Amino acid sequence: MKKKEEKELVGVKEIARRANVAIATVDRVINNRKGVSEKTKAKINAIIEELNYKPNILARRLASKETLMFAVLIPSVSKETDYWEAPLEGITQAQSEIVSYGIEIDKYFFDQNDTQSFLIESRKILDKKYHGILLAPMFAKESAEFVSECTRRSIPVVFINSDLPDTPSLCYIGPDLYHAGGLAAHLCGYLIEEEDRILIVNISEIDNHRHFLRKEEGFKDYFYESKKSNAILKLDIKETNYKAISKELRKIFNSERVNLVFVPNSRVFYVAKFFEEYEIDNVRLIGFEFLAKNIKYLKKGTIDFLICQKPIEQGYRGIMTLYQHCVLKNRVKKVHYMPIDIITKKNYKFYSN
Amino acid sequence: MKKKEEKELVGVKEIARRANVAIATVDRVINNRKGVSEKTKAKINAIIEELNYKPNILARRLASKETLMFAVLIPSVSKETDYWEAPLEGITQAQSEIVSYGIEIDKYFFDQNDTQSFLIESRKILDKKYHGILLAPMFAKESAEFVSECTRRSIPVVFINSDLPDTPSLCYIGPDLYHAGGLAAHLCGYLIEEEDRILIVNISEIDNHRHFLRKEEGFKDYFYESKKSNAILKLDIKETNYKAISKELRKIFNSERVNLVFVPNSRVFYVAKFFEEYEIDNVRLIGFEFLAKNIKYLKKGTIDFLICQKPIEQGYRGIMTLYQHCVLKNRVKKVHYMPIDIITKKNYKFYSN
DNA sequence: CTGAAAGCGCTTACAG
DNA sequence: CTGAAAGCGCTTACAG
Repeated sequence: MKKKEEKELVGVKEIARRANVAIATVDRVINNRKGVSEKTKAKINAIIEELNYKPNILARRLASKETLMFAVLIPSVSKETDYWEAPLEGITQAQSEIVSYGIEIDKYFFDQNDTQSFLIESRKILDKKYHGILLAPMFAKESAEFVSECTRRSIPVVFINSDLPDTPSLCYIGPDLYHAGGLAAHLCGYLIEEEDRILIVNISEIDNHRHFLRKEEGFKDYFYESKKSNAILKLDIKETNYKAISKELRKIFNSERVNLVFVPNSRVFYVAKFFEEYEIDNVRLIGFEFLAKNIKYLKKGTIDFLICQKPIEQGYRGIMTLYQHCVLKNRVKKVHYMPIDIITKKNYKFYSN
Repeated sequence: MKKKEEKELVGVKEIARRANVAIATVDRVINNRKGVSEKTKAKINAIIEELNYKPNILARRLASKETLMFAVLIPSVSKETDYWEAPLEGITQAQSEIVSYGIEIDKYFFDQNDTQSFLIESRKILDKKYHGILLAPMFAKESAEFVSECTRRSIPVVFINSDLPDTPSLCYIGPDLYHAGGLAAHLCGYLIEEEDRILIVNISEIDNHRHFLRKEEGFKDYFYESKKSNAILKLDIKETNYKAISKELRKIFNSERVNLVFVPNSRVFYVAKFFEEYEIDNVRLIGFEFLAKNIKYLKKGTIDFLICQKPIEQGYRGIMTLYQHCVLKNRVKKVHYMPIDIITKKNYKFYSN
């Protein structure tokens, strides 16, 4: 049970004593506040350097009267997919951990199928003064505009789930879509034979979503690079109700021989449902995301593999990165790719998003 | 930029005011220190309840002069396997995060093949006064004795990597070995055919290590439960140098047809090396742990799957759990199983231990 | 440009 | 059994 007194005490007090100035002046230098002559500033900085002084975050947050405000702007959870529940959970978790450090978080939600809703919410955010923003930049153009306005106001923005590489964000936290597709392709190697045929089923109301296209690219490139000759068909379904999906699937399954279906997003459960209804049990199935609807079919063996990229952690880390940057003033990594996890019927119980 | 003043202030001060006592008395009640009459205690507790008061951890650690001391007792990193580097990394990471909260960590290491070294180190720990201990209870009997002595002294002990279910620890953080074995078996289903034969290779100087036996059990039970009829052979190699291992493998590969090898620990790279040397490329290989030596063969395709259970996180969480318990006084989960991750040549780059 | 003093929400001697 | 006061390492007005 050591006592603190034994330690060498290096705080603002000691710095002030050595520099022969008041504590307030030291504080001004440490926090880059103006109103200090170059001369005293240099003197103090030298001492800070020499002492290898690190501010005590506890004391700082305790003494500071300022509450830091973060805004979160992500898609709302829809009936159709509850994917965004997971990042939200991570965000809420992070929130509870840092609330006592004087940080508050406001959450804003937009409709994934409605650009307008994004614009409305993003304007609300700009109307308030936030110290940091966590954003899912689904709509590329609108997000870029929003971010450049934030940048003008020096508000750091963290991207999760998908990236806009050319937009000046603080960082990106999320999947490497290309390699996720590549992994799916690699797993196919274990599921099918040389002559077998693959069907990519893209179920999405939004046309040619970057998200899915990039995965598809990684998927196809893997086959190309590993010189596999399996036929790869593609089916685009622009609706997200089971009836319509089932109809389209029926059509293609009646006319084509298919041995494996790859669904590059979370709607793989629709295909599983179709397989079950039509008693198709000799076709392998790979998809994305750890959702209850998907796990149900994974358990039964209808879905072979789910690929998942820690959606909860994306939300959690997103907030924590803002905290690192704004509060602790730490440098943060520009890109943080999530692991690409493989979920099967035998390990899903232990999976932590 | 809200100000704190806007918030309702509920601290020791307000409680003291309402209870009409001094702050010190409130402090005594909050921290269960003695020297308070039942009457005032009840009164203060009622107010705490009513206000739903949560102590401010920042202020507590800042004001407290006491440094909390944790001890870590894990195997040393040997040339033969660098597995324990990973948990150690997690421990060091956690350490750096909580050092400014007035917590110090001392690390002790024992030799996995030497019970005596464990006894020596554990005695050193008992000679000092620690507030919490992180332990890898490899040696069941000796660990149990050590833990019961700790329990007598009310020192909480957290287990990582392997559990002693009947020993009174604060909690266990690590793999569910049985299900890890089951997952390996499940993956086999994708790698081999009905007639194919499986060889379990156990490489370990220690006899019948609980660790490996439990995985083997999960592995075999899966085959039994899923009514697969593949032959399962077993080879025990009690040495950990390549020459001896290679000799044993050669012997069995000369006399038996084997289509898949399962190594229930991290020494799978020895088998991979053997395959490479003897140009065996039609035998599938599954093993454990994300080690450089293993990844090398995963990349080349010699190893098909590695199963990994977040060793870094085990160390990190172990320390953080002690922190949660000792500093934040939070309840901790009795058992925290790690996810069972599947690593392939296509996702290892993104894996985070 | 600089300083003295109060205060953040706790804990810790010390006094009674 | 209880209280008044100092202090943890910072920040924040306010005064000069």
